[in-house]
Amino acid sequence: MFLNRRLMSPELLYYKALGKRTELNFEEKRNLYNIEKGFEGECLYDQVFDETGHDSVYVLRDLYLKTGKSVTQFDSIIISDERVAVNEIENYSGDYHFENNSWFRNGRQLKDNAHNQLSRAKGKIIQLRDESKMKFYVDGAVIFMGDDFRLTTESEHVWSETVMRNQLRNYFRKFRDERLGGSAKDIVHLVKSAIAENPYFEEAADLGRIKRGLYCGECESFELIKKRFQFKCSACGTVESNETHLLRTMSDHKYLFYKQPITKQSILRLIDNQISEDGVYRFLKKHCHSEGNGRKTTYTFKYYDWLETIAEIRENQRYKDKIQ
DNA sequence: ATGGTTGTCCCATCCCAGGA
DNA sequence: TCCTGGGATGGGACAACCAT
Repeated sequence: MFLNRRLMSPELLYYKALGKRTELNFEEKRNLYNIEKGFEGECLYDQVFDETGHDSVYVLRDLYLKTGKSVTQFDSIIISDERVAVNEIENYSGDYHFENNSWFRNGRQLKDNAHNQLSRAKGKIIQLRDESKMKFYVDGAVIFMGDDFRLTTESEHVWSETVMRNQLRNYFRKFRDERLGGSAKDIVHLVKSAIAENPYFEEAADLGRIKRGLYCGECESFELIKKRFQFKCSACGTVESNETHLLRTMSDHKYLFYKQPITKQSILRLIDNQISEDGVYRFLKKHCHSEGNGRKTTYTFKYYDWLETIAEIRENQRYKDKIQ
């Protein structure tokens, strides 16, 4: 059973939002590509797990866990009564080789590798277990999702903790005999009690660099024709309500300026005053939690991102979106 | 045609920052 | 410390106009 959703990371949402408002530089494009590819690998992993079935285990995905003073990322944790399996999911392509304790990609030695991350992650779970005096076995595997990925090594140890794309179904099927009882629930509680926020994300966009204003949700054009309650895209004809535009703006703002609070003024700046102050104020009240009073009022977006919300809201919006 | 939501305008009040 | 200006808040009234 999947116990939580897999969401796009703040980094991915940041680069996506940034890319709509400015031309990404080389490094940003590379980051976006890598993060997006990693996310696709994780989604494919979920899909295969769904197809194979996961009724006999609890699965927690995409977590940061705090043990002692360090925070570690986990792609997937599979929990049953007597066992916790940590999965490190990679979507590499190309030729990887392991020899003499070193990893090589296309002949070049790598500074870091997934199997090290896996043993760190396993170590953290073992630490949690020992501190809580619970009893369960911890193992794990690096899952390589790429079709175009080849691994060569003579290390039995590496192979024992490696699952290739074409072995994944078999790997998942081995969990079918696991049991879910009280102790599995206890382990889930233990893991959940260690959940921490993503500590690595510190990016903030440069307001001078990004294009301000509203853009079409379909074709991303900034050429919009203002109607009374909606905007019509002059490029593709899509109509979106002010509310939809503002939801997208709040979501963009959240990730573009992750550590900075939302204010009415900062939203007005980001949308270049294309929607009235009153309107912005109303929708901020509706879709954000507000904190503070007077000039100090700040808002935090109620939802993870706007896509999460818009699916529900679109049905009941007074002024409907019409996607071309 | 109708109902309901939003834009716009107005007004009173609250809050904060900066100056006297 | 107090005063004052300006932004933020929030309520009301009315018009506009989209969706049904």
